[in-house]
Amino acid sequence: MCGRYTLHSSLEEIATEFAAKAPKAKIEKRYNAAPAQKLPIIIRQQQNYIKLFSWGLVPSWAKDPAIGSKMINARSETIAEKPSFRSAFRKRRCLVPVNGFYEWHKTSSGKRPVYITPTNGNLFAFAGLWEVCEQQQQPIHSFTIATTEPNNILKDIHNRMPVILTSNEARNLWLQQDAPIEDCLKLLHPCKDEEMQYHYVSRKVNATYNDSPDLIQPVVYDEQSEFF
DNA sequence: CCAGACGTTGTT
DNA sequence: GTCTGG
DNA sequence: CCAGACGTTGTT
DNA sequence: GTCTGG
Repeated sequence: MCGRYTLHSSLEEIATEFAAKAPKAKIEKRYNAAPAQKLPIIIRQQQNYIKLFSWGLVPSWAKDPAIGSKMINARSETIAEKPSFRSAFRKRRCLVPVNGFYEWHKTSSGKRPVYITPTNGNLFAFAGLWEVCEQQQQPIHSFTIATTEPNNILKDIHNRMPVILTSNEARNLWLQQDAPIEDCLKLLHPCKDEEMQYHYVSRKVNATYNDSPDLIQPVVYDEQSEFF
């Protein structure tokens, strides 16, 4: 699964990486981006744009926006059929730029947060979907992140991971509105082992009010440390 | 026909 | 909006 | 994902 | 336990 990530690259760096037009609004460096927050994503409408949408997809028919808190991830195995996702999967795919993401490794001495980053130091692009819900006073623009089975790097840590599109070909196809659905489905697989690395980090990341660079610093866990 | 759901992960 | 269940 | 709330009436 | 909020 994927429920937290970082994005500390500047808007300019993101715009360059994805050949996208940046919004006027500024963005802060994020070391603990969480669901329900407005975060930058890449969508294509004539050209690529960076937009600030809420994490947690609110379907167009939703009467209660709280449903978005249950829609932070979309299983790639069923993404084309589920009522909440299928229309977005057909017409509203997006990329979610991240510098790294967190997973929680369940051990006998509690859950330990792990931070996963690209081996090449560039940005990861998660495969996502976006939606707009007009049922409310104000339209709600939101997104979700596709998940898949873990690769060999992560399989001992967690049983799901986000779909990461590493090649420009894959990213372009995913953003292309009229791309054949079968081709899009083929992109929904774990990325290669050699494309990611990880280390353990402090449990400070658990609380969303912590959001600082020290959250991604490596931490060594052993049995001793569990008593403090 | 109308009413009600529409999700994921992980744990049992 | 669209599908399933009753 | 984790943290924190989970309720009503009436009064300030 | 389960839902909401971040």
